[in-house]
Amino acid sequence: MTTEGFKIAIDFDSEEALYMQVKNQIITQIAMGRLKKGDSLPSVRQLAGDIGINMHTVNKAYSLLRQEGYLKIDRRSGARVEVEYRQGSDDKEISEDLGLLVARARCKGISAETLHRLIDEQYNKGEA
Amino acid sequence: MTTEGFKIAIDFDSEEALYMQVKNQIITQIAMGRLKKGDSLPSVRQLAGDIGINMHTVNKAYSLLRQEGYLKIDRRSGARVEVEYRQGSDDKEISEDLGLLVARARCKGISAETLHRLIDEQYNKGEA
DNA sequence: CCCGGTGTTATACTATGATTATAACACCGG
DNA sequence: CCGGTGTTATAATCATAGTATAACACCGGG
Repeated sequence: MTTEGFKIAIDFDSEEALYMQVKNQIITQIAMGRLKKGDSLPSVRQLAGDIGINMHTVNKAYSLLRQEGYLKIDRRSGARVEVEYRQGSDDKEISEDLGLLVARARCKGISAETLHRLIDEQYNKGEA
Repeated sequence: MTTEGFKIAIDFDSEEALYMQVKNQIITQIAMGRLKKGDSLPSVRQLAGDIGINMHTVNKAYSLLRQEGYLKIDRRSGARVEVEYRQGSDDKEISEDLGLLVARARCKGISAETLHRLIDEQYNKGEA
């Protein structure tokens, strides 16, 4: 069990889907270096029990994370962090999402420099 | 009619909701300067007819855009671009979305400099 | 060799959101 | 008054999200 301090905080009042909250928080923890390559995640049943949601909801998050290259899932040993840098897998979608985000920022009068600063702050968080 | 070259391209195969596609494309056009403050948008019925979707779907997009400060809607004259720079309205949500986007980028090995470049390119597009 | 814990799959049910359809309403310029 | 605004109401359909229950294939360990 390399997952000691593993925590997922679910907001049941959020509009965001539960499986999306799980998925996004795992991605965030990988980016922060709090989850590293090879670390094993709790089983779908255990994590579901911990946070009080259904097994299938967690399984949906895990499956999507595997499909997008964040996890490697073995039928017996469970799920482990993989993070393979396969080019063009998510890059196009990231660019599209960034395009819309920049548009929203421009409409709200947020400068490019402000976005640069916000990004750099994120990159300095939890340097692995 | 200040809306001559107004175009909305809908992808019916996309997973993104139709009203979201309409909403996001209008935001993008405002950011690009192709829609400026005071420009009037087509009526909900006309735009719906043009792109072949229901009136209520367009109305949902317009209502959300008004609610978020992008449009000013008058019952008789229709919808006009507003873009009021009210602080903190969407800023918090933009920061949150940017946080997740940066996390995804880090996991995929995209550097902060690359994101800076992508942002600057967006800001240089359609300089109003 | 079976037990228990993996992920996986199937089915079904409920709830919510998205889309369409039809209709009616209040407002007001021409 | 007519026609064009946005707005509201109601309902029907469809897809997705979440839960519940169950069963399956796999395999390490007692």
